Amino acid sequence: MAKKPKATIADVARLAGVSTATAGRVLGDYGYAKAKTREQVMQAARKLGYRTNALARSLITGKTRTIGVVAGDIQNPFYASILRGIADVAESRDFGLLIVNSDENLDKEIRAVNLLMEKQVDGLIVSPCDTRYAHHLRDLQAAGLPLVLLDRSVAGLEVDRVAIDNIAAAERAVSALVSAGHRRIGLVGEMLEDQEGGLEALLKRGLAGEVLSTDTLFPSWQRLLGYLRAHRQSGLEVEISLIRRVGAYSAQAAQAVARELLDRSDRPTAVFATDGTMSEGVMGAISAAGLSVPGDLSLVCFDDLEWMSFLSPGISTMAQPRLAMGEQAATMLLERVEGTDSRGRSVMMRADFVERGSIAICE
Amino acid sequence: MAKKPKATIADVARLAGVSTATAGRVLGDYGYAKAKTREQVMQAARKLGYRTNALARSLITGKTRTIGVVAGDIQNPFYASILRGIADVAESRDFGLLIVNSDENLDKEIRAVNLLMEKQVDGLIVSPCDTRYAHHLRDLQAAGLPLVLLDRSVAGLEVDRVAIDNIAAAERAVSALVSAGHRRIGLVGEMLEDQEGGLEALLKRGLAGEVLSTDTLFPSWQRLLGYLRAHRQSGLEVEISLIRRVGAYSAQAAQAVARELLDRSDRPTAVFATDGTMSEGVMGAISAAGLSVPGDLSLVCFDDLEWMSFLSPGISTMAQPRLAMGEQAATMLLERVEGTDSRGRSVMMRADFVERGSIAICE
DNA sequence: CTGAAAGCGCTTACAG
DNA sequence: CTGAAAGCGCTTACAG
Repeated sequence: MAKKPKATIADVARLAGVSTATAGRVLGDYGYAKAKTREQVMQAARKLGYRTNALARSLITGKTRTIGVVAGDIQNPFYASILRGIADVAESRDFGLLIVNSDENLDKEIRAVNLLMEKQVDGLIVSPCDTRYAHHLRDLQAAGLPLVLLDRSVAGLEVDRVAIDNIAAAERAVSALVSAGHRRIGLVGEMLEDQEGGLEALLKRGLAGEVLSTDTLFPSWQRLLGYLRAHRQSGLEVEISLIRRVGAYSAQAAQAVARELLDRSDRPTAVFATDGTMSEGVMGAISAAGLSVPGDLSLVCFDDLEWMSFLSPGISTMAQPRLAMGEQAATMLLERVEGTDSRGRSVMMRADFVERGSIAICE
Repeated sequence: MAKKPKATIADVARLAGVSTATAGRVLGDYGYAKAKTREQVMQAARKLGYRTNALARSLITGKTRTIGVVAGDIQNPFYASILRGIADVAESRDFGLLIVNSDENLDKEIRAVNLLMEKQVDGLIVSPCDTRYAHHLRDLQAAGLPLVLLDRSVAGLEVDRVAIDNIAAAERAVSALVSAGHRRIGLVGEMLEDQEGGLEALLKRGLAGEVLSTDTLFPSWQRLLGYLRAHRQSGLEVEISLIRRVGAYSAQAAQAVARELLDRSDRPTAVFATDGTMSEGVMGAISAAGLSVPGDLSLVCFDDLEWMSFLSPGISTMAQPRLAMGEQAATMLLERVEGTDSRGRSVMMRADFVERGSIAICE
């Protein structure tokens, strides 16, 4: 691996017998150049194996054509698909993609944003793990760096955002269960951070029909609200002990929690899982308990994962348009990068309920 | 979004009353500085909200502390986990990660490598989609850029590589079926590119026990070889019509192919799926056909996906250490980046067969 | 321990 | 259409 010194514009210029300015113009394809000059330069470049050094160019232009993404966990199908959508748009516009995991940890998120800023990305897409703390994100704004928030929002931060209407989506999903006659519906939710004073407080206020500032609630909390709304809508009473909070983004933890629900002598007739990871946990618990869906238990999930469609019967679920969410976020970001200046836009994507066979009629 | 001009080292130096050289030394933490000077500089930096411009630094040092990865499809759990492993190592060493999808398409792969080179990554990890064409990868070598190959190798390219022993792993997986008494075992495999003159030619030579240059075979072809070996090992005859080639990285395509296998009046008693995507397709076909595992059909998969463990019974599979493969690749790459100079190393990771409940005893 | 100067590889006015 | 010069924001010898 002999480190052959790379050819620079100066080398090409020398060989072509022109100035570096001229060589730069043809190699970078900006400014004019006589056809013949162009040919000479190109030939020299080819001979030397010249390759643009994007670093040097970026230092001058102030643009890197690279965007940064901080996602919770790129291994999670939710993020993986979103990232794919982002990557597709980035690639089509010839942008690079710098990706960092936050593991839903504020410290890591802050470090990630710093790293990306130092590397001078042209803009960031972040799925913030804290709806309150926003110093690092405000720094971005102050630096004039475009930012789009994904899936979640941050209190008092008016920037571009793409998400789905979690409350409505969850209400729709749970309603499917209610319509089928279910009265006792368990919920297994992530609900990591203590929001609005914790589960009890939120429940009390939610049950009272109070209008909550739901925008900065985490998705799983919003989905809980949707669950409550579905109950209220049909005059169904909420049985608080059926609402189970996992407190971690972990299928295993979810499985343990779901297991408790399933082991009860007064087991609910149906369960609603608030996201893909929770769904895996619940499904695991159902399997382990030897229960059958929907014979012994009806199930509705959130987010459409591969296995939900090839199980038989298939699992009914609220499908988020993950790929499209990523594409949308990237498109909005690149618009900003290109200079659009307007107030923060909030794009709500449509989530569709996919009916399969996991809901039994309950008398 | 007023684009506040960023503070530079010169600004900090001016405010601190020192030279830019000195300011640079304390901000970049290289070279000496009196405690007091250091304090002055730090204070000025804080006041100005100074942030290193990694671009400028990299231009001088020739190092970007960024590595590039070109993966087939970041949305595929196989790559997603590997990427997570890479990301973990990168993050722990304070490196950035530039990710591009190739979709197993040579053109896209070449473009991806070019993009990454222009952005001056310190090294690359690539999962090459062609085992023959290697110009773009040789360019890397010529430029002295560290490269590690993932999952696949390229003919005549002696560089670092991490993979598993696909032949042995597949042989082990299929043997589990043979040991249980299965004589007619279907295979559903990706086998995209025509290798070694196509399926028939390879089969003929493989069945004849000929030693093939298997190193540059694609994983699914190697796994086919393992399947053949398991048969030969136990004197079992291979029924060629049971070997089904999908020719695409698509669960849907795999499902169609598997369906044909399952619809036969002389249906095999077991099926071996050669990777995660094929496994999803086969599972889909099984579900759709209303067959039960292992009652109607035994199943062994390759790569351990979430659903394989929470189905009941669970699916027995050959588990690749995806996360560890990514960590290993990144670790090797960073060693090279740090300057280790040795011949290409090939690290074979261990894959473990996970027995669950998808194999029935077959009389 | 600190500073003046040069330079990394480009692009950008400014002349001509 | 082309070139000489300056400069992006840093780091690196080299003196002192």
